[in-house]
Amino acid sequence: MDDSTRQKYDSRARIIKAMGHGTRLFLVDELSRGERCVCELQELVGADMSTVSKHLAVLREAGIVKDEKRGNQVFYSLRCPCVLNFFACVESVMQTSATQAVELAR
Amino acid sequence: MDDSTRQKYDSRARIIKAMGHGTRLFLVDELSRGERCVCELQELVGADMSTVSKHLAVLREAGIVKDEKRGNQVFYSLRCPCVLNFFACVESVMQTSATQAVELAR
DNA sequence: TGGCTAATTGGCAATTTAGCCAAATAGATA
DNA sequence: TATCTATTTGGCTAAATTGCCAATTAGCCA
Repeated sequence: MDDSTRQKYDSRARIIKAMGHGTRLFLVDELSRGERCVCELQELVGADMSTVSKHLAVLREAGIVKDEKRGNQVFYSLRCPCVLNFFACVESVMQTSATQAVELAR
Repeated sequence: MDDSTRQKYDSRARIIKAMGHGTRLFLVDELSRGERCVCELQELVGADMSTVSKHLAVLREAGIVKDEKRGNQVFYSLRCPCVLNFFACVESVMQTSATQAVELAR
């Protein structure tokens, strides 16, 4: 694999990787229902504010969410709702695995 | 976030995370064109055979690919072709980022 | 059996990531 | 201005990931 090909796949993987964490996946799911400020998300996640902020930064740097400061709050929202398609596919992968497990058990 | 919710998102994230690596994304893309044996993939990737084998194991454990031994070769193929939908979404995220960058520059 | 090829596994060092606390920044408001 | 709230950043440690080499496993064939 040459350098430019590697770079192409690495940059795409970076975006997917940003979703590859339980907390960040939860954040994306929550944001699919509308914009939320960091303090709301922190409440829902139940981790340190700084931890949530850093997860949001990862999603922002990947281009998945955008932030907007209003007053002294920062509101996050999905910039590319197509990421929600990931959920359906993931369910289907899990379904396939579960089905296969049952078949193997027979 | 309670334990079972966390578990739900973690298990889903694990599948996405498996795709979140340049080499593994390349492998998935290549397998979308049909089954390949490890040695073919190793040739294409250009890394150590053991490295490629481990990446394939990550994809297999996530339920994204399946393996089939024939003779002394192991053939891998996509178990859930829906993962290819990821590519279109990733392109769209990159497109949005690029467009925004151009707008900001103006 | 012995040797060959294909693939996986074990083990290691280097790098990256995650999550917490403390400190800094920024807007609102008294 | 002083203070309060919301958020980000810096710094640290623990844990996970990556990729290579070496060793092992497994099938094929002479």
